Amino acid sequence: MASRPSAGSVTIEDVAREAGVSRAAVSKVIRNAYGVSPAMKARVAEAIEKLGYRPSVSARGMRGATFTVGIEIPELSNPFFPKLLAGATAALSGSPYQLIIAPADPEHGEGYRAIQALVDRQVDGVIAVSPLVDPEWLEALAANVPVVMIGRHDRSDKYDAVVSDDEEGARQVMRHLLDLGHRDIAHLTPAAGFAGIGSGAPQAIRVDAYRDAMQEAGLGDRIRVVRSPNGAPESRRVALGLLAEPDRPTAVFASHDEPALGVLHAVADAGLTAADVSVAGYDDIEIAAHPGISLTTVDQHGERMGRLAAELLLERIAGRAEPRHEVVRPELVVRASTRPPRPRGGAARLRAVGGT
Amino acid sequence: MASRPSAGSVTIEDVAREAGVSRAAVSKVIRNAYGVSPAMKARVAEAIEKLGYRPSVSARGMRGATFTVGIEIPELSNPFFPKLLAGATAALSGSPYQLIIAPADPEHGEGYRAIQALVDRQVDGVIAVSPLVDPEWLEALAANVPVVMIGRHDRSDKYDAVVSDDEEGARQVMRHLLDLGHRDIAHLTPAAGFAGIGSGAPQAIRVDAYRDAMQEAGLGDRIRVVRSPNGAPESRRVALGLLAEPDRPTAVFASHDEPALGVLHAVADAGLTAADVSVAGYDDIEIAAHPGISLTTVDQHGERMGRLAAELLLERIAGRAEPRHEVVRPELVVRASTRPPRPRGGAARLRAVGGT
DNA sequence: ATGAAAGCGCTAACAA
DNA sequence: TTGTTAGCGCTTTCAT
Repeated sequence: MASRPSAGSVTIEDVAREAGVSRAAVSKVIRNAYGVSPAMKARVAEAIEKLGYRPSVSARGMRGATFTVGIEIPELSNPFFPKLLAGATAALSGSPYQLIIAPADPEHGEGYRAIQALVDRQVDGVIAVSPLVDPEWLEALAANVPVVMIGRHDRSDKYDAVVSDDEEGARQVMRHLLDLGHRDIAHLTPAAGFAGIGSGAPQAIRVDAYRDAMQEAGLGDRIRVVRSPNGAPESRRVALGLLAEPDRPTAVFASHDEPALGVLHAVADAGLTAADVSVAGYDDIEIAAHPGISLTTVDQHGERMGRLAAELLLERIAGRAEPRHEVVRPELVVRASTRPPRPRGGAARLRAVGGT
Repeated sequence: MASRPSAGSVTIEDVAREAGVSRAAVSKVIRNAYGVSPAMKARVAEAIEKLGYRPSVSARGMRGATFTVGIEIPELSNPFFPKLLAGATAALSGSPYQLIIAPADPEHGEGYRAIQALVDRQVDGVIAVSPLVDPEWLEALAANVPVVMIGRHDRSDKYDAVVSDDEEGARQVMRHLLDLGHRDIAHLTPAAGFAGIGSGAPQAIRVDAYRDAMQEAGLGDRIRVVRSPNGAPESRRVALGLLAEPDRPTAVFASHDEPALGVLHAVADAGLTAADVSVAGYDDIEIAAHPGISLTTVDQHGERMGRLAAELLLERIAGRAEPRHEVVRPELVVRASTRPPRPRGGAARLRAVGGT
């Protein structure tokens, strides 16, 4: 690949001298700006190649663009977010823009720091996945740099948004469970203090859809919203408690796949199977399709969302002024983790029947 | 959190004016450099707060440090890498350094571009996970910026390394399988052209350890190294072919957990179970412990490796000159995916007995 | 302990 | 089409 790494040693000045032209000329060539003769272009290109010149992004940032777009991500350990990144990376692949990722430090909630860090580094645009940062803060931010938010249901005419129809997705899950015949359906969602919880956040929308669906099915008195810290182990523990209750639910709808895995684990811990308790998740992470897991879930099309976000950002950087708000339609994926509830009868819990 | 986002509008000049001091004074305060009276420090701090000043990283980068460390990662979709990131993030959490991640664009193999992008952005140090980039290129790089490589077995006195003892890890797996009584053990490893393959890379070391272990066990004639493109689906396909062979192996040792999941999938596809074919992986990603998967694997202590890498980098940035090469000891984790082979006998394959 | 001034590498007017 | 020049916001000697 590149003959050898450059670390700022050779400057535009050196290239200019080597090629016998002015610095401005070199500058124009590297940005392929208007008004350079093919001849000069060639000579400069040759000098650049020969010297292994790389423009300093810092210096560029002081005047113009850095050709960098930043994306802030809450947690990489949840496989849904890498999907977003894959999409964004793909969309940027042809462009002159380099993607850098700033992980939101879990110690310092909700991404403010990470987003600010990106802006401090003069990125030309920001993609962020922070459902709870203050809208006013975001608008102030977006006044200075193009911003695309992923997963926010609020509308702004300052920043763009790419969002999944979470109401629709959650309703698809509920319809599926109700159609199977379930009546005791619990919903597992993040505890307060976790990203995703808070009005307007995807998880909150899903909770509402769950409640509404239960209500509309005449099951208002069976609504059961269980809160758990994020992470599969935590959800497993909480689910274990839920399953130990005398009137345990016949189905659990988890707000996303990670906790759903925890619930599946708890089901196994309790010596139960999918025939006893159905489990549904949300996101369709890769492992959900594995026969050992086989989790019914909702495909959010994370990769498409990431790609779309990057595309919108490039448009903004290119000058678009009108805000855009793109809604991606989610899709239910039915697998073996959801089954009809056991037929009526008392001691059904005593015998667990295995099988995929 | 931060009252409102700043986007370069207020400069060090503004702060100096507000506080009635020189720019140099402000500069000293924000770096808490030597020679500032508490009085001035307080006044400046107040002005910074009032104006919401944020130093421009670009401008800083032109003279001194950017307080940014960059990490290059080959693929975020493999859950092992987020472990590394979690460790690095934790180690940096208290420091003034911000972590930015540059994903290696799969289109442009082996991370050269991503690493260069980081250097172009004047990061104060680089952590990279590219087993195959040319050592000379790296040494040239390391001459200009502190570098810590993860997973490289070669030694350099220019850059540091954090590496797992892959030979030992692979040997632990082989010892386990041999102890169980397996003799027909195949090894699944990345096809040429994939990161990880190439001399000195972790995967290559594991292949060698596999061969040696077979040889030493007197099973040299049963050595079977199968190559597959990366990714669970690809490995599943390849494994399906392997399992269809008349003399299919009784155990498959996959070079890491992702392909191991693919093999498990193939085992299920073929209507077989862990009693028919044992499967072992490498990395101990979180899902491996799930009862639906229950994969025997090797814990590389990825989080510790990430933390260590960040610590070494900070030391380098602080001035250490002597190279360091840290080896982390891996640990076998035995789960239900590995069992003793079926007792001798012909039509053993006809009946599949289920289990945990 | 504090400030003045030079300059890092680049881009963007403006002149030629 | 090409070159000249003036900064961008900061850090860093070097005086004071």
